[in-house]
Amino acid sequence: MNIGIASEKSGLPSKTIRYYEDIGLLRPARTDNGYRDYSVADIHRLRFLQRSRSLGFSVDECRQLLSLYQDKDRESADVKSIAEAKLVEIDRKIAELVGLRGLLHHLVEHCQGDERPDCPIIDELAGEGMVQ
Amino acid sequence: MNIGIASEKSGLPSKTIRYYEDIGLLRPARTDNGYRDYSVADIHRLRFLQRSRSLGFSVDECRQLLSLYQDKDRESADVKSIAEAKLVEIDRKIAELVGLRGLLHHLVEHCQGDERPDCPIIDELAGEGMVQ
DNA sequence: AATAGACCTTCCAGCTGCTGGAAGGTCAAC
DNA sequence: GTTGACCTTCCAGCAGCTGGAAGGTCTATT
Repeated sequence: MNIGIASEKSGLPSKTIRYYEDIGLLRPARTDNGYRDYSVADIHRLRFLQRSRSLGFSVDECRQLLSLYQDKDRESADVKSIAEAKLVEIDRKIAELVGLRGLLHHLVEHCQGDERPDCPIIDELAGEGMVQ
Repeated sequence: MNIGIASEKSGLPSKTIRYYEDIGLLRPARTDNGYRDYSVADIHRLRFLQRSRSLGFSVDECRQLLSLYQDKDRESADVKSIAEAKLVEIDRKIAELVGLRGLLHHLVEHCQGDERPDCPIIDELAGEGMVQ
């Protein structure tokens, strides 16, 4: 299978697929003319990568997950701990964004949003007592 | 004021301050020996940048906000619309992360996390019917 | 057989927002 | 005069791609 087909089947752009090869995530065969030749197993790996990336795993975490995926003797505890760490991280990010949202929302609420130059958003960004 | 003091007063690392100058966010004076020389107004600009960056504005948005900050004839509507766009973006990010969290949480819940190789997380990442 | 256009290859550069480090100049204190 | 803390510039690298140039290959049509 050429890279174009692999791209269609995996949902990853060709550029990304080549990049994943560059960084050693997979090693497709080559045909005589030098074209990459993807097997069905390769496509599975690519789809696996696509899914785990879209679930927010870093490329390095994907590398670990992929090797666990290919390891028939893996322990599910290994996979679970990676996923749990990711969960904690996602929770942290959500909390941070919610805090940010509250602040920004407060500012927006207090700004008239008209043609006058007074703006509590700018005042807040500038810090107390600062009018420049 | 030397860059070290400016760093202390603004809460930004010296490296970052120099970077902000590189990309044209501010232009401090120079003393005879070539050292950067920050005025009180420069410090205000730096603090302004520090706050708006930590509120999640991109550097380019900060550039706009900073020029509004320095423009005494600005209309608060201009500032408000930038902040509102950011709010929408933050909401979108939160929703995405919450969705992700739900998926991942579901997977973690269903994984035994023991020494056996069966792992619903891997199965899900691999896609339906895929055992390698 | 020639040619068009759709594919493939490699390589290099750039995006965001810094951060680290090397190599060297300057300044204040002892 | 020497130490050590500061400052300067420049170059490289992080993640995770993405775009583009320059060129090879394949397939279909003329």
